[in-house]
Amino acid sequence: MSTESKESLNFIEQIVEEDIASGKHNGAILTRFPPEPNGYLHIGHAKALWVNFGISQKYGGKTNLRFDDTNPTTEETEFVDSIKEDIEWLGYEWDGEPLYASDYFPQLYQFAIDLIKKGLAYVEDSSAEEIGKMKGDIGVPGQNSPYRDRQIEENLRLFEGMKNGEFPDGTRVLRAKIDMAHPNLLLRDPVLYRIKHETHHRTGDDWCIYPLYDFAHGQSDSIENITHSLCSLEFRHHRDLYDWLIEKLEIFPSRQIEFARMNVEYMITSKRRLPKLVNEHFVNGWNDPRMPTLSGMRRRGYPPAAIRNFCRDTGLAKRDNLIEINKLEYAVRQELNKTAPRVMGVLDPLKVVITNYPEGKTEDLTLINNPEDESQGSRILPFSREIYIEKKDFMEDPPRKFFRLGPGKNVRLKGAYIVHCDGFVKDESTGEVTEVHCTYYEDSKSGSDTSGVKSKGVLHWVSIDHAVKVEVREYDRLFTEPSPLGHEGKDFLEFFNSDSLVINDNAFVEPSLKNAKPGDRFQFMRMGYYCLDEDSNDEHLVFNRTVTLKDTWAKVQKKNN
RNA sequence: AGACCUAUGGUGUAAUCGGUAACACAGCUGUUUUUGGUGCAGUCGUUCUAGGUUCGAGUCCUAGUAGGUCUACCA
Repeated sequence: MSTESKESLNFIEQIVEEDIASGKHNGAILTRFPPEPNGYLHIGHAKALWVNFGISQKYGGKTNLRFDDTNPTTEETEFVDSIKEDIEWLGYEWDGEPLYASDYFPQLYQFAIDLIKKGLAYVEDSSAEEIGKMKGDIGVPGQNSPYRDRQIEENLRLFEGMKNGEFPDGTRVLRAKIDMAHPNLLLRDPVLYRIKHETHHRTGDDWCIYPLYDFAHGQSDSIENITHSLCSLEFRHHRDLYDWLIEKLEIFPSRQIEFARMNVEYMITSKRRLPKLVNEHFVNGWNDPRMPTLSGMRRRGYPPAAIRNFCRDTGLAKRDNLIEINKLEYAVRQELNKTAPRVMGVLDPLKVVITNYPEGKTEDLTLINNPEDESQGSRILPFSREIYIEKKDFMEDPPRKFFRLGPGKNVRLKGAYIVHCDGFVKDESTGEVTEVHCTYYEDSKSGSDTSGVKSKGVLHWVSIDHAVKVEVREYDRLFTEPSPLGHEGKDFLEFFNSDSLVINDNAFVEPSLKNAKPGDRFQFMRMGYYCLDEDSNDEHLVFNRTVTLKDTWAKVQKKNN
C-alpha cells in the first residue's frame, strides 16, 4: 500500500542521508552544541539544540556539548552551570562529559606552529587599528602587512615570545597568510591568536594568548571528529576559512552547514542586548518569566516538550523568518491541555451569597482533575453558602449572547449546582456591584442533576471560607512591537512593554493548591495556565500566568465594539 | 560598491530532485461540550518580475528586483 505518505526531510537531513548512503565517515554522525558561556540559553539556542540533538538522535549518532570558551574576558562559570541545567531540562543528553575548547589550547598552539612552519601564518606587529586600515573595504582590496614576509624562524620565535608573556596585550597577533585581496574579508589574513593577560575561568593564568573563534571552533570540531557542524547563517562566510584551515592543517574534515536561526515575534536573542535587559533592570534577572531564555520560560511554566514541539513545527530552512508568537503559545497550550490538572481560581473576586443554602454547611464535591487524562483522577472541593466568582462573569444588564450570570438568569457552578440570580447589591457611589444573591436548585447537583433546569453557562468559583488568597503575576509580551530590533534608528528599549508584568494580590484559589510545589503547572479553569513560582512559601503562594486560554467570548465582544 | 545566501498563502514549512501546490498555526463558519477551553467538520488564501528551455517549470537557464550577511585582537 502506498497510503503511507513519505515523511519529508529538511535540507540538513537530506545531506546527512546522502552522506550515510555514500558511506562517508562509515556512516558515523557526530554533532555538537557549542555555546559560549557568556549568557543564558534562549529560544534561539533551543532551536540549535533541537537541530543538533535531533539529527544525531534520528540517525543513531551522538552530540557533544562543547563550551566555546576562548575569550576569558566575557566568560564565567555561572553561565556554564546554567547552560548545562537548561540543556538537561529541555530533555537532551550530551555524549560523555562536557567538553571545552579551552581543553584544546595546547593542541591549538601546536596547530599554529604547524601553520607557521608551512609558511601560512605570521606574527603581526601592527596595532588593531592599523590592521583594520590595511584590510581594505568591501569591494576594495587590502594591502599586505609589512610583517607579512617575516622569516619562519622569526615568526616561531616571536610566537613563542607571545605565549611566554614577553609582550603586552595588543602589541602582536598571529595572522594566517592567505590573500589580502580576497572578496571574502575573512580571508584577508585573519587574526588567529591575540594576547590577553587575563585569568581564564578554567585554565587560570596558564595562557596569555588565546585563539579566536575561527582558529578554535573548526579545529575543535576536527579534534572531536565532528561530522556535521551545524550553525546559523551568519557563519556562512566563516566556512571558507573553516575549510581552508582544515585543508592546510590536514586534519579531520568536519563539514559546516548553516541554517537560518529562528526568530520569534516579541522576542530578542541578541547576545549584546539580552544582558542589557538584565543589567539595566528592565526585568528581574535572566530567569524572569518574560525573558526569552530557557530559564525564563521554565519559570513561566512552559513545558520543555512544548518548546521541543515548537522547534519541530517551525521547520528548518535557510531563509530569514519571524515566527508568530501564537505558534509558540499553541504548542504550550497543546502540551498543558494534556498534562495540567484543572483547578479553580478566581482572579477578580465578586461575592455571591446562595441565600437558600444553609449557613455553616459545607459539602465535599468531587471534581475530575483533567478531562483529557483520566489517569489524573479526581479531588475533593468544598462548597458552601458564600462563594467568589469572577467579576466579569456577572453583568447587571447583559447582552443577548451572555451565557453567564445576570439578574433572573441561571448558571451552572462548575461541579456544583445550578443557581438562579435573584438580585444584587450595588455601591451607589461607585456604581460597582459588590454582592450577588442567588438561590440554588437542590436537585441540580453535578453528576446527579434531576432538576430539569436549563443553563447554558458554567462558571468557576471558590468557597470563600475555604479559599486561599494568593498573588498572581500576569505576564504579557516583553515588547510592544513584534520585531523590536527591526526599526531603524530606534533603540529596542523604546518598545519595552511597561505592562509586561501586572501583579494581582487579590486572587483566590481552591484549597487543594496549598499542596502545590514550585514549578507545578495548573489550568485555572476558564482563565489560563498558571505555574507556582519559586517565590512562594507556606504562607504566600505566587502564581505565574503561563498563557491564557483561548477566549472566543472576548473576541466576540471585541468585534461588537 | 564587491562576494556570498535567500525568495511559495497573514506566518512558518513542504512538494523525494521537471508531471501540474500541501501541512501546521492564525482567520472565518458550523458542531460537540458541565471550561465561550479541548475535540471534530468545513472554509478562506500561495509559487517576486521578465524572458528562455520543455509536451509540461515552484522546481532548470538568463537577466532583473527585493531582503539578508560580511570591513570585532566577539562568538
